[in-house]
Amino acid sequence: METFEVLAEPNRRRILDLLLVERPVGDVVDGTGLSQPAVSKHLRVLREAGLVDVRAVAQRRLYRVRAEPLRELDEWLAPYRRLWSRRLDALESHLDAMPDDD
Amino acid sequence: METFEVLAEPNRRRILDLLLVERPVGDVVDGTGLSQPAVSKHLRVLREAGLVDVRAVAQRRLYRVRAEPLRELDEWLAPYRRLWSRRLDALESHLDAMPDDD
DNA sequence: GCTGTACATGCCTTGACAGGCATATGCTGT
DNA sequence: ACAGCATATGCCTGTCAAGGCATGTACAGC
Repeated sequence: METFEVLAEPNRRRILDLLLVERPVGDVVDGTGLSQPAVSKHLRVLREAGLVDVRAVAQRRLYRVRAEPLRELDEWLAPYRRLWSRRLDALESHLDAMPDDD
Repeated sequence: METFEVLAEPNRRRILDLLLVERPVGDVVDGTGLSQPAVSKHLRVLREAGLVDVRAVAQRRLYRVRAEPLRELDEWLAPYRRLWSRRLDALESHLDAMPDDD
């Protein structure tokens, strides 16, 4: 399943959002209100698409977002960006969108 | 149908790409190899999602990409961008991705 | 070794979408 | 008014994905 297809599912986007910080499956279940099996299935899809990473700690599995495919999405957007911005405008808006820390 | 869902279809992405320059339906048919009805249906979906604009010229309909939803997609990406870039790296890669003309 | 907890997988049903084909609509020139 | 081109729509079918429920697997502590 390719990136766009995977991201088409709203619950998966919600999960991705939660996984900006590393979390065990249970937290995702609580955070989404989905059943545990449903979450596990979404996580499988996300993992197979390279959108998340897993790490086993005891009987828990800790998931976390992976940058790679999203970066590709960002690159896919490139040709279209000029539709709403000229060179310098783009620069500014991206700076605005950046967090201030670190 | 929401933006992500619309973009999940490869042929629709192909069509979007073609419509970076304004074109009549026939050109899209040629450019994709899809049947004319199939193209018309995709264009309908794209239009209803605000991803393209139509303009009637005689018996032709000229389609063209609209920025808005793609811009939202770009904003959706914001929280994830910090995964692969720090402030200045982001600046560079975006400059690289920019076309040189204009 | 057993029980409980955390997660994954299998099976099934339902719903939605993509495309094919036929047909409708709208405009053009004669 | 008519013929023809450009595009849209309707109907039908095959395919596939999402979630529910039941069950499997793995690790932990006693």
